[in-house]
Order: sequence, then C-alpha cells, then structure tokens
Amino acid sequence: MTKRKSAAISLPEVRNRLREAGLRCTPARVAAINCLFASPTPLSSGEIVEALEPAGFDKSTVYRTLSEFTECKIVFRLDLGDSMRHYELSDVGTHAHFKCRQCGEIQCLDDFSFEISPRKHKAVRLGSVNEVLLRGLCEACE
Amino acid sequence: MTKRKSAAISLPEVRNRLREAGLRCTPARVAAINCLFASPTPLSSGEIVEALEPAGFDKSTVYRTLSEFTECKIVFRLDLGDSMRHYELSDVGTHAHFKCRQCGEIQCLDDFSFEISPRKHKAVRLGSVNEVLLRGLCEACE
DNA sequence: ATCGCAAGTGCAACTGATTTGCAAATACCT
DNA sequence: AGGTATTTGCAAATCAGTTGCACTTGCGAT
Repeated sequence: MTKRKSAAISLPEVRNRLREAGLRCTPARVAAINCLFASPTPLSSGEIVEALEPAGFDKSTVYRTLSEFTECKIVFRLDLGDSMRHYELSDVGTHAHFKCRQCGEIQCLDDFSFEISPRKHKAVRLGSVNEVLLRGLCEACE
Repeated sequence: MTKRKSAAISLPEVRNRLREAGLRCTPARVAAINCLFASPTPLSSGEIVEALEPAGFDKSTVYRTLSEFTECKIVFRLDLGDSMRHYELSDVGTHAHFKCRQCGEIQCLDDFSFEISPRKHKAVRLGSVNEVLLRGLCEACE
C-alpha cells in the first residue's frame, strides 16, 4: 500500500498475485511485475518494453501482458497524454499525478488532496472520477 | 469568452484572429477554426481531419494547421490520453475536463472549482499547473 | 490590378507506438 | 510424465501523426 524504493518482490509473492488474478505465472509476467515494482513512478509501455526486451521478451508479449494486467486490475493504466500509456501496480493506491509538459517528468501526488466542487448547481453530472491528472511545467522547467 | 453552440463565426472575424496571430488567412485555416468554433467540446485531431478531408483538405495540412494554431496560442491543445490530442479555441478560457474512460465522452468543467493542497508539507514541488484532467466513468456508463 | 515570392498545400512515403495472426513453446491440472 | 488450453515470438499490419518536396497561393509592394 505504501511507496517502495527498488527492493525486489519475492517470486512466490508474485506468483500469488498472478494466481489470485487468474493468470498463469510466466517469466514475462514476473519480469513485468518486478519492473513495475522497482519503479517509484508509473512507467510507460515503451520503458517497460525497453526494460524487458534485452532479457529476450518480445514487445508484443509485453504489450499483451500489460493489457492483461490492466484487465485483471493488477496494474492501473494511466492516460497521461503525449501518446503514451503509463502503468503502475494498483496496490500503491489511488493518487493524482502531475506531468510536466516540457520535460515529461511524472510525479505521484500522494501528498496532495483534491477538492472538486460544482460552482453553479446546473451540475454537469460526472459519474465516478478515479484519475486526476495535472499538467503544467515542473519547477525545473519553469 | 463564453461557451457557444454552433453558430458560425464570420469570415472577417476569422481573418482578424489569424492576422493577429501572424498567420495568413487560408481556406484550410478558416475551415479548422470554424470546425472548432462549432463544437461545444474539444475535438480530437482525428475528428477535425475527418471533418475537413471531405472538403478536400489533406490530413497533413490539418495536422500542420493545428500545430501552428497551438504555437500561436489560437487553440489550446489538451492531452487527454488515449493516444489522441484534442483541441479547443483558447478564447473559451481555461477550465478542467472530464473524460469518460468507457465511452470517451469529454465534458468541459467550467462550472467546477478545484482545490489542490499539499497534505503533508514535504511538498513535492510543482511548478505551474495549467491543465486539469479528470477521468472516470460518466453517469451513463456507470 | 497584378507581380513576386515567402508561406502554405497536397501527395506519397515514412515514423513510432501498438496490435494481430499464427505456429511453436509452455504452465499446470490430472 | 502427459495433454491441452494458454502464452509466446516473430513478422506483418495498423493507426496517428510527420516529413520532403514540388506545386500553388495569399498578400504587401509595385
């Protein structure tokens, strides 16, 4: 539930997560989970592909794996724009993200709270909001 | 400055906007502005391409036009994820957007206000935020 | 009004991210 | 260990968006 650095996750634990989600435990899936687990911020599909290809995993396998994970809710898929999808393990909990439109840096805003309130009452009706994304310039780029 | 339905914008007015931005007044640009003007919500590049191609405008021209408009700040480019860019005339003013991850519907949240506040004070440092995007399920899809 | 040329356009070919079809490989239940 | 439904790797396809280039056109100067 909390943010972790880069400690590895044990194979049996990964296996459990997969089996619980109804997925077979395969090397590609284990590698993908380890990859995501090791990163403090969401990774783009491209970054994950780059990380796993050297180990011999095909990019199509990686993309398929990420889709499966998303369906099974093992990971949460963020649409941060810029034609790229990002993924993070869903057990880190829901939080907003900030993306710098200049350098592309992504920050997880677990330390921020949001208040979203209708101003007039004509009330556009949103259903449920489960992703909050802020874009702008990070301190460095500003 | 306010939201409009689908009334057309006069040619001289479009011409003015373009000249003020330092752009020549060409049929493709006029068509693109009219297209954006007629829509109550941001349009994706694909939608604009589809709208203008039947009239004989090439998609590369449309993409180029949209980039120029973005540079000149005539339009604001939104990165709503889903591998697609959306555009709206910048004179509608800054406001947040909601996008349904199921049906893709986009809502402009000009009637909402946002409060974003650091919870702890360890303070992740954001620079300036100029786009707020919420994703989730709209009322219909929920 | 019309001329000249920089700016804008259409076309076709290219890129980069992602997807798909299919045959070979493999996880895992018995 | 064995059989089979699931996964995987590969190559080819797709899709949004971009680019190079020769042709056209808007518009300030004549």
